[in-house]
Amino acid sequence: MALTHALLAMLHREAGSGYDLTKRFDSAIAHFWHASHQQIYRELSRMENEGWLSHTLLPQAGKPARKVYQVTPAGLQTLHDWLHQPMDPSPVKDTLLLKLYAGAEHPEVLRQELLRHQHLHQAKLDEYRTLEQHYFSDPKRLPLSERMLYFTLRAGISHEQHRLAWCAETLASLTSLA
Amino acid sequence: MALTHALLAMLHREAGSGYDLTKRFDSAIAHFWHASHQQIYRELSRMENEGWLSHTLLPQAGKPARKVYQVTPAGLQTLHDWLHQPMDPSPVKDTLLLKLYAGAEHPEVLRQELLRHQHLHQAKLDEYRTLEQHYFSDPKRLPLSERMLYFTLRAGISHEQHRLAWCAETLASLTSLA
DNA sequence: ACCCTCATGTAAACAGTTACATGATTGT
DNA sequence: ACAATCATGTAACTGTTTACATGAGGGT
Repeated sequence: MALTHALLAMLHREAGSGYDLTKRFDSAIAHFWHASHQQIYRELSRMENEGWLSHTLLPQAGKPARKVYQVTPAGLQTLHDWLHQPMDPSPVKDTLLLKLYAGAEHPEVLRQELLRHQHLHQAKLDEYRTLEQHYFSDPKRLPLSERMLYFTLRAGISHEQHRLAWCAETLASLTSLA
Repeated sequence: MALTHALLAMLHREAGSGYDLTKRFDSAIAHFWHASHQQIYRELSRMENEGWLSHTLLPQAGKPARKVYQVTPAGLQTLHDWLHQPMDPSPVKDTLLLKLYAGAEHPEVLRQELLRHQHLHQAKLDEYRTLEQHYFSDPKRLPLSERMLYFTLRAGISHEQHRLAWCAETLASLTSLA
């Protein structure tokens, strides 16, 4: 149930509404987690029922009221317990590799798909590098919570780099076959 | 629904029972996909209902009969269609990075967890390298279907390497803080 | 005696996606 | 006029995990 803990962590950093959290998933931590607004709203109600969150309604003119959630002491305890539990590396599920496995009889299709992915990974890498320069150009002077975010971005950069290299290597092998 | 296509691909390579497929998930393609036997049995029935698979019962002395599935022409068509559809890179979900994001207030806990993961990734890398030497020491002489498997293993190796390097980098930063 | 492998499955809970639904404000 | 952003949610479906369930044979 890691979505629970992602939400607890986000709200512990800063209280916010379902809408705010949706945007944070799509920006600050998009490189290692995703959740849709439907999932988020559902999970927030569930967590409030468990007693891990409470909310305050902030009315706004012309818009639905913002339902701002914050973590209760019980929620903080839950987050803390989770943090102390050792966990296995997240299992990999990779559709592109599955395609390679499935498509040995159609190497040209695979080559096209690898090329597409190569470009997508290059775009992601560029994006992450821009973020790095923009927000983390002097990491040693950042507070710890920001340093941690920087480490996750470094993981994203490293991931895209290795993927790019692997795409190139695989394309070279595939092409030399034809 | 990529489990469907994973099973089609596996059975297209070689017919087998639910039990066989469970083992293949845990060996040949463990580095890029996983499925439990419960999922597999349920999905196989569903796929047979759809007309993508058929089965033959092979009775055995003292054991339940082996229910050996094979792909029908309709199933092959489904696999083929899927292969030709371009797909986005699989989204990442990484609990370790989530922990970093969540645990800025407990760097010592994170350090321990990073160390554990470093060792786990080293073990995986060693395992993959052994496989590489054993089965793929002369990749150019392998049939295409085996070459494809080799490419997926290369991706696994690359993944473990980059993770190891990232763990080391992050541990170094974290340690220099304390 | 106890655990592992072989071999099959069901049931319940949990997680994630897709589609539906509303309504004001701001920008092109 | 049309689309995007702000802001909330429900419902149905699909996918995944965990627990339960059975039973023979082989190894320590």
